[in-house]
Amino acid sequence: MCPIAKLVEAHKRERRKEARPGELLDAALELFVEKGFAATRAEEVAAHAGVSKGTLFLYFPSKEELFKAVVRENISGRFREWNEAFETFTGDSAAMLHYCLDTWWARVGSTPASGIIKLIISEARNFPDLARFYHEEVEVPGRQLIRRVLQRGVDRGEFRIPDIDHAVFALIAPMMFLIMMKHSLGACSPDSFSVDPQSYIRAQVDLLLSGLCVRKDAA
Amino acid sequence: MCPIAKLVEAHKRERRKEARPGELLDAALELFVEKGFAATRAEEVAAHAGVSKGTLFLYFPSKEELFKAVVRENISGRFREWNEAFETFTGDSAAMLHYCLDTWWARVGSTPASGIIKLIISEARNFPDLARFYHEEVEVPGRQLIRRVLQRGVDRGEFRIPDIDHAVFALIAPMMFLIMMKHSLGACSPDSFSVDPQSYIRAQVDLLLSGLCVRKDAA
Amino acid sequence: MCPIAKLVEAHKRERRKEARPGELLDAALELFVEKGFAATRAEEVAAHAGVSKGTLFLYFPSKEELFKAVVRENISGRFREWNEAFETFTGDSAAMLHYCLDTWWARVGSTPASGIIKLIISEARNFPDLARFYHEEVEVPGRQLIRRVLQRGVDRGEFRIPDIDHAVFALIAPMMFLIMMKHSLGACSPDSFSVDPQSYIRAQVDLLLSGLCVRKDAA
Amino acid sequence: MCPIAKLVEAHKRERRKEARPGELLDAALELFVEKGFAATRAEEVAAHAGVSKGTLFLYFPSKEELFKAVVRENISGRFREWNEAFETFTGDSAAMLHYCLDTWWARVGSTPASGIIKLIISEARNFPDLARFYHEEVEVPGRQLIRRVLQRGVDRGEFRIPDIDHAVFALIAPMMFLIMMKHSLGACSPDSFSVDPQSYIRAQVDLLLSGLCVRKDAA
DNA sequence: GATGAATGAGATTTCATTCAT
DNA sequence: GATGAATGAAATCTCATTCAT
Repeated sequence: MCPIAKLVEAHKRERRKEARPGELLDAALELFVEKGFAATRAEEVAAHAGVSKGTLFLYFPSKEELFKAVVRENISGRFREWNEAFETFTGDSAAMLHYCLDTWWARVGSTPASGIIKLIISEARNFPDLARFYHEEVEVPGRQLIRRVLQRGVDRGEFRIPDIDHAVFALIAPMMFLIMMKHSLGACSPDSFSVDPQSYIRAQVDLLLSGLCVRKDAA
Repeated sequence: MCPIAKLVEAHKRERRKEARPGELLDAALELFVEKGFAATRAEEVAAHAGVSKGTLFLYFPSKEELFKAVVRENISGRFREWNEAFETFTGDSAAMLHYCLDTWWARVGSTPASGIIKLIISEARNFPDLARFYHEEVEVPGRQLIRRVLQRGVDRGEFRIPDIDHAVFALIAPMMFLIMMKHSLGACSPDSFSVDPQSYIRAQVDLLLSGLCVRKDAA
Repeated sequence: MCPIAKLVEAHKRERRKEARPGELLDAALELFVEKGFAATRAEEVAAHAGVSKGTLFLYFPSKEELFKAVVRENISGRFREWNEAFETFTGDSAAMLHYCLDTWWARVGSTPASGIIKLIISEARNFPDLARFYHEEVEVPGRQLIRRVLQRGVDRGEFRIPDIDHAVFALIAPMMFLIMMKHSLGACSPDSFSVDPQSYIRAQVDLLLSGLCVRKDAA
Repeated sequence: MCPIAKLVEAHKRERRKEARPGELLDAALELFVEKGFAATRAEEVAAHAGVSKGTLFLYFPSKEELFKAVVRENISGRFREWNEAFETFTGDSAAMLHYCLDTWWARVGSTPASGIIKLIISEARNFPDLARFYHEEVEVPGRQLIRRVLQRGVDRGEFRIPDIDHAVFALIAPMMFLIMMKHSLGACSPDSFSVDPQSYIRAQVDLLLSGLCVRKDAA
């Protein structure tokens, strides 16, 4: 083999080596979300990543550590970036809510990382430290961001909200429901949730903004 | 032991004997919800029910059958009764929504049976036939009931709803979220969800009824 | 089956249950001595005891705990009894030495428990806490007992010993050598050590008592 | 790099290269003695020798072959040389015994090669052919040498020995005991054997020469 | 020659399930 | 019917060995 070919080959191998943990984490996320931690066999994860059992344990010392790495890997601290977006947004607060949830869908909800939510829900009681980690890294900053948007609406005279905490939940709950449908029930009985996610998100926000009750001012 | 005492003992025993399967189902529900199906050991279930491992397999041919029985047992077809309530309800539709969800909380949400929802979410992909069963026995009639209430509101000129399907989800999602908090994340980090469930339900319905946006008619 | 037969059977089973740990410990001692801890498979131990793999782990939580139990079981604190024998012995000290080592052979050296010494020698560095345990429970009291016999001989004007510590080793070393031959080299090449143990012990003690050098007083 | 430096490097490298198998054997001896054959990982041996796992298998086709090489390497046929020393020794036989054992300590006992004895003891039953090899190459000629010294003493009227075979063991046993202490129990609990080896050897020989019993001729 | 990523046979350990009592 | 000792299939994890680089 000529020297250049050797270099290329070496490079390939190195690239594969560096890619391995990521490939394993992707495979593990998919299978853990699908079957749960306990019901997923380590060998299956390896096979999905195209390697042998032994290779998995070359990169992760145990199945449990693999699980923790999956969670850590897929919980990104993107909230700094989103908080910055909050500062610079200039439209009205209704548009801002739509923008927030659309962005969430584009960056999280529609990606495999969304599975992490179903995973955490399913395994929280078995991995309480991961649940706390998720709470601190995702729930707290996520709710804080929504709360700031709602508060902005109130401050600008656009929203009237008796209790902001409950309103935060009113926005989060439909997103969680969407994720559950995507990764759990909806994946089994397709007629259980046959809605386009983006229309769903838009509709949920609109409903919450306008309310169900007829408005005399709308007449 | 005197003959009467013996009779009493025998009677107790018989009552216990007949109660066995129920006790096993209760114990299984609790543990499956807490740890998931795969991570729950059959012996633990038996111990929780106060019987031996062998006894469990006397009543249920396998752990999987036990699981299915747990699901079937806790998915009650209460919808006939609730549909009858619908026919006789006389108040306005907002009150009716509140009534529906309050009743759901009293009869399902606040009972151990609520765990079945978290359980189904977690295990749906491993037990697709159970997911379908749940879909048919719970989701479909449940959504249908909510839809009838909403339609009644529209028909009576109380509600204005662009798309009733989405509105149904807007009512269900907060209830699902409540259950998830109760049985998963909230059970780990208590500050994750420290709201009184009944206030939460009331607030969610009110929010959805009135919407977030200020109403000129409120003046 | 008639009730009495039932009782007998039940009794048998119970006896077997109580006998299990002992049978497993015996099998484990034999195999650990023969092949070492690491090279002995847990399943082999179980098979030697006439049970299945699973049964072993019913009685010992891990292979390592089995090993520790083997050592503890076979290190008997018989030294109290032997110290009492020391108090009541009336013969001369040469006879007393013979008596001590003969007794040791009858009670330990010739029994399977002697294997524990080879086992400890082989595994000490992998199980330092067991080595310490052996040191405290066997070496220290064993040497102390020998030392008392030698000191008695000196006090009674029978022995002349420049350094008692070294003399203690001079008695212990041939016994250790005997054990090593029995359980290791001698078990492989039979012509490596084809001596009758009891003659060997007697000869070693006599040699040490009389010394090799010619004695003018013997003339 | 200048051409001379290159040459030096190349030379060093070559020396290293040729030294590899020896370094591996040294590392292997140390680790096998410390932890036993089965509990020593091939990678550890390689790491101790400063090479990679792959390199070990470049020089030795398997871990087992490495083990055999370790044993063969450390069982030197020094007995021809020692037998020659026997022919030329002119002092009395007591001095000759001291000389023999001192020499053994200097050439074997105090060197890493002494570990081979503990290793053979521990692994004999797993590698019977090695045990036989050790028996033929070390035990037989070693005992033969000791026997010749003792016989010389008897022939010269210096020693009176009822059974020379037993007397041979009486000299070997304390040396084996010393080695066991050095490599096993003494390495764990240091207070188990806190004697200077050379004093120990001298004392053991002296004890055996003079015996424990008081001698009237000493007056 | 040297490396170390990858492999997979084999070991330990768990646990659903059986069945003699 | 009830028990729990026993089983062995299946899972996790280790590590000697290979081989592409």
